[in-house]
Amino acid sequence: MSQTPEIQLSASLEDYLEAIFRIVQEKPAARAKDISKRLEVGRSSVTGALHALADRELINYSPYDLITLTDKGKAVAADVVRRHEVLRDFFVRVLAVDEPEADSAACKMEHAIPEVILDRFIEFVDFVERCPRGGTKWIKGFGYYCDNDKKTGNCEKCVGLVLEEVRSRKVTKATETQAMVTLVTLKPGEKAAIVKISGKDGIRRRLLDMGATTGTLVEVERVAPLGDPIEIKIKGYHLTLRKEEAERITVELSGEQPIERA
Amino acid sequence: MSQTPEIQLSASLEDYLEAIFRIVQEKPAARAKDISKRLEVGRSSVTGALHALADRELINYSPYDLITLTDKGKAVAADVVRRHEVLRDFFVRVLAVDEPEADSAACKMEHAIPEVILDRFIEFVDFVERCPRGGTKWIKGFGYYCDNDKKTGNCEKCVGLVLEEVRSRKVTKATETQAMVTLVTLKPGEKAAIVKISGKDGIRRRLLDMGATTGTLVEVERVAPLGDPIEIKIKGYHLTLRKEEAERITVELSGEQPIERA
DNA sequence: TACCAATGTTCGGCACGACGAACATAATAC
DNA sequence: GTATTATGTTCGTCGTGCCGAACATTGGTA
Repeated sequence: MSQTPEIQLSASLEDYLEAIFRIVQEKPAARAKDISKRLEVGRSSVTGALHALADRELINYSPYDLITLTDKGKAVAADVVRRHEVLRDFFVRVLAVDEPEADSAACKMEHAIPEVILDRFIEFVDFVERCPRGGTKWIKGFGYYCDNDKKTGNCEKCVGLVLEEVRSRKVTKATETQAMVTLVTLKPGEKAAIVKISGKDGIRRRLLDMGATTGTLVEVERVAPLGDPIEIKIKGYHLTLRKEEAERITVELSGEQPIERA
Repeated sequence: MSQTPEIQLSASLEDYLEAIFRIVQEKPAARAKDISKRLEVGRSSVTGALHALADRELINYSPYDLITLTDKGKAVAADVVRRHEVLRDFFVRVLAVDEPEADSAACKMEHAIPEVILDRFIEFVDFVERCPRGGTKWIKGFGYYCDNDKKTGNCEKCVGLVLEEVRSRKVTKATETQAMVTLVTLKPGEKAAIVKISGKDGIRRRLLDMGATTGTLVEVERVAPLGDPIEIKIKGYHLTLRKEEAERITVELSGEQPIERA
């Protein structure tokens, strides 16, 4: 992971280091002028900071010389940048803040955020995008909520999305599905749409042969006590699958069906 | 909105002000010793800060005297505290961070967070709790995800929750079960959206000043034995209302509860 | 080559925020 | 009422980070 180097820098020095890091990514080497302009500080302040960073062996620097990062400096800078990006990412992707705003906020907060919280931010983005109840489409509902539904608090958009998803038995992108599971998860009586059948032959061959494609509905009819075998119905056919076979079939459960009351 | 007073304080002075605010909530008046202990700074540093705060007319202070907040000071302090609580709340309720950790993180970050982002944090908590695809139960899945599923990324717990809801057929449309009541009717833990605030000044003025409008979420936190006073949370603020005041606030019990199965 | 503009550095100064030591006041004990 | 202790204040100092002014270096150019 991001082994936070044991260096403890002031917020100000972190800013300088980050600035150098970013400049070096664009130009061959950083010059005091660039730093001064980027951070909007006087030239003399830059020199002072450079001394401080050089003392800590984070940059290669001697008067009038070009400025580059040492390995240690690169590591520390990368960590600062990482904090920045995690925050900006979270603001943009989860909180639906617009880019420039998110960036400037990240800039201010990156120096104050503890590692534990930072990790949670990362994990939360993961979670939202992986959770069957979340998904990228769901999180977009938040932007809509902020702009429109906040006053009523009804989250109309999401209700709409849910209904739409349930009604159109269509599976599109994996990230947009409601509940992606494998066939073994279903209980008798439940129906779901096929998303993917992994493997090359065997069960895949058989299903394709009988006309099953993405979106085809499968119904689980019976499951043996130990979950093996599983009897399913598909396209009018009754099939019995081994558990291992069922595991290779990913389906989307039309989970919110019950919401749809006429 | 939360009219951020035009005062621009340093992070350090905000800390002092917040400390005083909190001490005054517990004791009749603040003493330098308490502040010194709470913030872990020398006694002489406290005196310096007190002068700075007094210069800005945020506290009533003269040497050797007791320390109280001016009205202006109360407003600024409340804003700082509000930022703190919003952050802590978000960390605890959404990111599933434990209390002490969340509190210390909020302490560090409260000085750096821009208003725009803060609002989004508030709105996000609202959103999650109101959206038919979110809900308090769903967000609990995040804690589980962090502890268990992170490695596999499967979000097993949520798959389970979705299935359970689908099977119990308990999911209904969010807007179906709304009830118009006054604040006194709510029980601790319940949330509702403001419909109307009657009266002309007093509580109405206060609520409007802090940005409460139709649709703003109110949560009842605690109710004293005889129903008076009532502690509520609104827009990140914690407020204590007299019963008569609460009666003048009409709310609509929000519909996210139905998602939670009996 | 000699000069000039751009860039970099040094220096002194300022504001902030913290500290410890010494002094002042308040509170309590006797 | 005085002695003692707890608490509060003042003062000088330090470190950080910023600035502008003056000085130094560089690199291009006349």
